[in-house]
Amino acid sequence: MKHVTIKDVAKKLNCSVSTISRAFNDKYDIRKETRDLILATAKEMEYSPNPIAKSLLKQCSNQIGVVVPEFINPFFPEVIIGIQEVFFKKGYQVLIMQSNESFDNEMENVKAMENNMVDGLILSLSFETQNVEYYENLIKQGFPIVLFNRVSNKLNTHKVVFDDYKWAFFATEHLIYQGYKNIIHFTTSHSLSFSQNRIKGFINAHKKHKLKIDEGSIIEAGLLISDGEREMEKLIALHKLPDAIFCVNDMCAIGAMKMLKKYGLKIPGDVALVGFTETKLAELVDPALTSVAQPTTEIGRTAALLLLEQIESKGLFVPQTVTLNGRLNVRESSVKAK
Amino acid sequence: MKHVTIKDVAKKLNCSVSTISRAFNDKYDIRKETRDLILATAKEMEYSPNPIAKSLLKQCSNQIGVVVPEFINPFFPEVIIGIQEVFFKKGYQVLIMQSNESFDNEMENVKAMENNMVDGLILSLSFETQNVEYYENLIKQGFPIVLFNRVSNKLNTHKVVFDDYKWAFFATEHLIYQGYKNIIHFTTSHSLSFSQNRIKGFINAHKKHKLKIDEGSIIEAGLLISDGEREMEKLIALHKLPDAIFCVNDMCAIGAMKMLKKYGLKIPGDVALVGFTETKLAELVDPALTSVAQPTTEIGRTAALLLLEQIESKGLFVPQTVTLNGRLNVRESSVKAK
DNA sequence: AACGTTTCCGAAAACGTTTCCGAAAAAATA
DNA sequence: TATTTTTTCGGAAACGTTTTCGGAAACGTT
Repeated sequence: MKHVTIKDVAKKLNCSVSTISRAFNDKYDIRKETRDLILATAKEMEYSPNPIAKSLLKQCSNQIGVVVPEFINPFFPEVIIGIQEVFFKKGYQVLIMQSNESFDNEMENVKAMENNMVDGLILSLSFETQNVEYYENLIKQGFPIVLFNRVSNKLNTHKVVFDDYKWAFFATEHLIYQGYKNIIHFTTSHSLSFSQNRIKGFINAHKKHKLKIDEGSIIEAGLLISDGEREMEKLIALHKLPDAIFCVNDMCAIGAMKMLKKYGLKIPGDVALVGFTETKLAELVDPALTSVAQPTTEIGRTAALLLLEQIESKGLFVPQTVTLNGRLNVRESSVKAK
Repeated sequence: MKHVTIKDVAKKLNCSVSTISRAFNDKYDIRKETRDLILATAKEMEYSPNPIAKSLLKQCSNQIGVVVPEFINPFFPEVIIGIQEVFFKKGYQVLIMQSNESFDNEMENVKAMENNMVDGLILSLSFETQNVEYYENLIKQGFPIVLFNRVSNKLNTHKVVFDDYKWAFFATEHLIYQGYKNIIHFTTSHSLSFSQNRIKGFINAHKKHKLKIDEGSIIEAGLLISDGEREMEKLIALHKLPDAIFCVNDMCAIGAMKMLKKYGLKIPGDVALVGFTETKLAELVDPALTSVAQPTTEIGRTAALLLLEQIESKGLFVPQTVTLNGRLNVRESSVKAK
């Protein structure tokens, strides 16, 4: 339990603590032999410098904080793997917390991180977060923050995002190319920026191909399986079946799928489906779901690299928004039978 | 960026730092009015005590560390939610790291946590971990550690486990009750304690019902979808189809399911399937998969409470192994048609 | 008025580092 | 040899807290 400290090593070697410190920090003003001797005996004594003391003195911790809204879905864990990969190599530790989609929790987490003197923060905003004043202040004070996925355009800092517009456009166009005419979109709360962008992509793909959309074509469903089920069931009850549905995410699409199956409707024969933000589920459900894959781990790596750059540049940096590419994985659920 | 410290508050109020400290730590030897005044102005100045300095002095950090093998599968994230729930309330912070199923990473992580003066550790051993000497020492020195899920019986400390034997027995018995006679088991590496226990359950259920097992009945597949696919395809090629398969986990079962479908075989008509360690996937695949659910979040909560107890008891505790209950969720994949 | 108690607060040490400053010893230069 | 420069190291301050110790003031008791 008792840790061996720098003083113990100094006493053992009959020298001052500053010399030990010099040996460990590879300073120029120490003789090679002294350094080697110190390092050897320190190793033998199982001494390692106490990072807490170092943090206190240096006013930074070699830790970076990550706050995500949840990690039940595989998306955020995969991003975190990318983040850790980068920081692990650089000798940073990664502190992870989840806000559980609550603004209050998010603030608590961020403040805890701050108190812990993390050197920077990687953040994905919760569902509830509207008020970003606190982050604005942090950024203004020069605190390094990188946002990803759930960002706010009020915040002027590095961001890693996905081109939701473009890929929603492609996904919709894919359905159009397959020959579907009557396509609808299950979206989620309009307050989320990504849902606005996906809607825009959906609409513009229609415009490009001179297909018209009526007001019933965009339905606010939600992100959960139950949301997809509910809205699908409504449509079935109303006998207003579309040819195809572009869903805001895989969960929603899978909900729709379950309901279609329940009523004996064929996919894609009666209704074709496309998801978004692909998860493992996409290729496991039957029929396999066409979906847009995001480069999750890559997102993490990119965010980490941007944060590192920001930390090392000591305030002098130009906020940058990196948009990563995705991929439309076409599977059975959307391919029209000949 | 510049943090306001206890000294700033003291200067502002023309009193000593010790008085400020007393106010914040609710000491008895301070006048109520002084305390209130201090707390008020501190709040106004946005002062909050620096936890790093506190850690250095107190030789503990109010942080606890969690090291898990992975968090791609939803299992560990769900456990972590339970852990965080408990510690958040107690004012602890939870540091999470993942070993990526590597022994070396695991050691690195644990040492980083230790250096960071975490007050305790919740640990699930990696696949590779055989040598637990380091942990033995830590425990011997009185360092609080709770193991869960992937435990080692060489380590004498609190553990939270699942009764793999019992639930493997029940799962197998369920298949027997359904009338399947020729049942096989897809298992994984025998080095993992849980796989041994599940095998034992599988065998004993057969013994109880006086069904015999031949040596080909237990097949070392693995934990991944690809493992299930591979072994299933082998069986199909050899025309050695069983009535039913009890799989070591859902992923493996889903792999088998995919292969069966590919060859046009009916589930459960031709081959029935049962999984284990239920994930969301179980009810989403078609047909829905019968599986044994573990109380993931409950596991986390329990581990957290045990660790808290151990931390607070300052060394005086009796290592305890808590076995949590599960639940067999019967779904289409195993129910024999009449 | 003299004494003992209690209440409240300040000074200083401690936690384990790093770094600045200065000094001694060694080496280089005159 | 005398002086300057370089090399190598020790002392001490600093980071922001908590806590022990002691002391001053206020109060109560004879």
